[in-house]
Amino acid sequence: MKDATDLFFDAFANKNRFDIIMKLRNKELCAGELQRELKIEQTNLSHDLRCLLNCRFIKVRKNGRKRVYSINHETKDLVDEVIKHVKIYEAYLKTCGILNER
Amino acid sequence: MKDATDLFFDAFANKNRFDIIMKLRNKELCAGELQRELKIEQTNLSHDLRCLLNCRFIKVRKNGRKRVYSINHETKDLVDEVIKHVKIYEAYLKTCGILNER
DNA sequence: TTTATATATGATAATATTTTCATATAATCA
DNA sequence: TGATTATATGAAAATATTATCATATATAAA
Repeated sequence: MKDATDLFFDAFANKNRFDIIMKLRNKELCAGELQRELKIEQTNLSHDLRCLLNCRFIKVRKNGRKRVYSINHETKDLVDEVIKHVKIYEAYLKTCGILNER
Repeated sequence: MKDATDLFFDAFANKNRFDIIMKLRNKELCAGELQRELKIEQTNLSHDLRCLLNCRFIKVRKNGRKRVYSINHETKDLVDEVIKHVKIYEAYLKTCGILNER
């Protein structure tokens, strides 16, 4: 059985979802802008945005027919912490056969 | 292309690997003990331990014919931080269809 | 020095996740 | 209202990850 922490890592272990979080770290963007900047296919983007919304990592507001997404600032703080920390292990992570050779 | 942060989340997004980290959080254990306590199949455990070692999240020392694993204390600190933080989102994570219904 | 215990390795099978595809909805504009 | 733009939904196909299996190695004890 997966607990909340497992699910947390699952949410961020997806490349598209993580890239969305990174894009939203410093500015809010609508779905179309995210699509253009990240080159994620439209329906995938929509699925991933819904996941991030469900988990409350991001939030959304309507603006005309656009939906503008922004990061939850507590999520941003934690991600910043992780990024800072991971830099220490960067070289090791990149040479781990099990994580890379696939 | 995956960067170090992507790989970091991949490493922890695996249930077995995360359970190993949790077990090692407060005590050191040899492979056999981890196997018995977590009921992970032997070869899987070995693969996952190697991954965690490659990434320097854990370390190992020999003791006779056993190998005793322990957590890197910086990894422990970060994981503790994440766990503390994730509690806030627990209810949301557990009800995210995309992360759960599969 | 043979045997038993503890752990590791690599290839394939099983399973889970992600992408694609067809289509739907919602808001605005002509 | 009908067309257009922006985004969402759900199922099946494609792909990636994890588990299993057969086997190897390393250390210690008999």
